[in-house]
Amino acid sequence: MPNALTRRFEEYVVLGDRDRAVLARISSLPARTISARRNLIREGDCPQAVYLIMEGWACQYRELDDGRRQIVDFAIPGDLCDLNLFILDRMDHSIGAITRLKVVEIGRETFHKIVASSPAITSALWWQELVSKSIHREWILNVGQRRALERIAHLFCEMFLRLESVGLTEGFCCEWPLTQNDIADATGLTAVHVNRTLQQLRQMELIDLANRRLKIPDMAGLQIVGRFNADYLHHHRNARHTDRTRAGSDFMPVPMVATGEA
Amino acid sequence: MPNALTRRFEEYVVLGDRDRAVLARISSLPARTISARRNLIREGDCPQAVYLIMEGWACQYRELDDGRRQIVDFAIPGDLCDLNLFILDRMDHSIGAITRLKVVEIGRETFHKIVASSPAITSALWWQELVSKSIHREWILNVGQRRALERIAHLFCEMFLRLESVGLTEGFCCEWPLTQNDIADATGLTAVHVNRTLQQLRQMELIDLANRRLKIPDMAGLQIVGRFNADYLHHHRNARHTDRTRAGSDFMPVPMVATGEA
DNA sequence: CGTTCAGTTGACCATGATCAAGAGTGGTGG
DNA sequence: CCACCACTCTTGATCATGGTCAACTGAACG
Repeated sequence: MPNALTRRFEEYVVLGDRDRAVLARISSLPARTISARRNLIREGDCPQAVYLIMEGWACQYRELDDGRRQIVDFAIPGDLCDLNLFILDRMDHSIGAITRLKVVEIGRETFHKIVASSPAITSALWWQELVSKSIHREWILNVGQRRALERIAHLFCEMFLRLESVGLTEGFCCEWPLTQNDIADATGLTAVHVNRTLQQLRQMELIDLANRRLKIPDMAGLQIVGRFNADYLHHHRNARHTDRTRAGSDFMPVPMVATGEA
Repeated sequence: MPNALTRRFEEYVVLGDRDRAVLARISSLPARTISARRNLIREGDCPQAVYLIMEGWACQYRELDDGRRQIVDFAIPGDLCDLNLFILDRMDHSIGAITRLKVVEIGRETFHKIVASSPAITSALWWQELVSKSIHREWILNVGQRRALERIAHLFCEMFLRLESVGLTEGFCCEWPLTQNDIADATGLTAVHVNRTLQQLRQMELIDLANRRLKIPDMAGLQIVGRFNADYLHHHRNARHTDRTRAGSDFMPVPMVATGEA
């Protein structure tokens, strides 16, 4: 089985043998272990390396001074934690370990060398960057417009598909290391309400969640409830054949004036 | 006065004369006019060009099939609308004109030429990409954790500073083309509640909003109410001298186990 | 001059928050 | 090995923020 990083990148670009060799080399660098619930890096730090997740789940989060905390994304094996070091001076968010983590740290020079040596990998990096941005947008939509049941169902759908794309599912089962508190922080709800909503999802027989394992007995149903549409994940290597082009700009949906003009 | 694009990029990188010439050339390309409340491009379309906003406000938004709509970011002069064309096949969000817009369309070839010819500009593009991602994270935090009054105050602070950085403010005044409906869609509230919250902000003498113009009589107060901290905007050319480095990873704030391990 | 849209107001309602308490579970140290 | 502690999950009661529905005003524009 190819490593997660390679799998992930092949979702986006066509790799040559040399590219694959480079990725394999990176993946076999000595990994650092971080124990569960510790921080990898905190907002305000000056990052010295890009982190590549090899094993475990991490979360990116932001917080307000009064303690309110919002998880803005999760990172799973094959994910590269922000390229901030590459450009920005300071971390604008924190990264914490949900489970025990194995990460490879890629320093600035190594990073530059890789980018210089492989256009395919550079392209995949851009791609990953844009996809994770698209995921951010979906989260804004999730937290801004969906109600509790939808939000949580949506989160299950997203994480399941992301895990699947790096080979971390069996059938409709996967690890689920998030506590109800983590889910609350990711969805902008309280833990109490997450608890009640999970019970509802269980009773609807859309999920089967216990002992840090998730099973989805009815993926189609869960996607409907979560109003989930996977397009934003851009897992396109599996769906590339659907290449219909739509007509150009028409009107905005809600408030509009019909005073057309080119 | 330099054009908005140059101003914006100089916030991020040091430009040479040649870079500035390139940016000036781009900015003087024939602009396309789009009337207010029309779409520039819609989710699902295959983008043919990157849009550079020259004049006016645009919004990026996503929507659910039942009509709920979430604005995920605004674009003002100097902003470059997603580099999706560069990498991704399909738009995962729509872009609509709030006001009448002037945009320059930059085609794939032109784009590649620029990137190949100027490392500084390429770097600025990466930078812009990462900053707008950081803004997305802030919006997730905004919608997920802040309450109505805070959310709206925060939006005013953010947009004011962004406008300031491209020279579109005078003192503490600026154009404010957003309707209460737009604010509602951006903050995940209803227009009715936005209305009442605006009245509250007015009564607190934190804003003075009428006739599509915003005046902020008490910026410090507004920032406190909105729990606003500008770091995430990475407008660092003006604040670069605060280069303290903080100690490495410590514990995660909320749920944590003290079973440290390197 | 009428239509349309932004803004405003009031009455009522519901989703989800808050507060509090208790049960189950796993890891750690005595 | 067991006792304790901390955390996660669960449940109930009550509350509040913000949503919904509806009607009306005023301004802009054709």
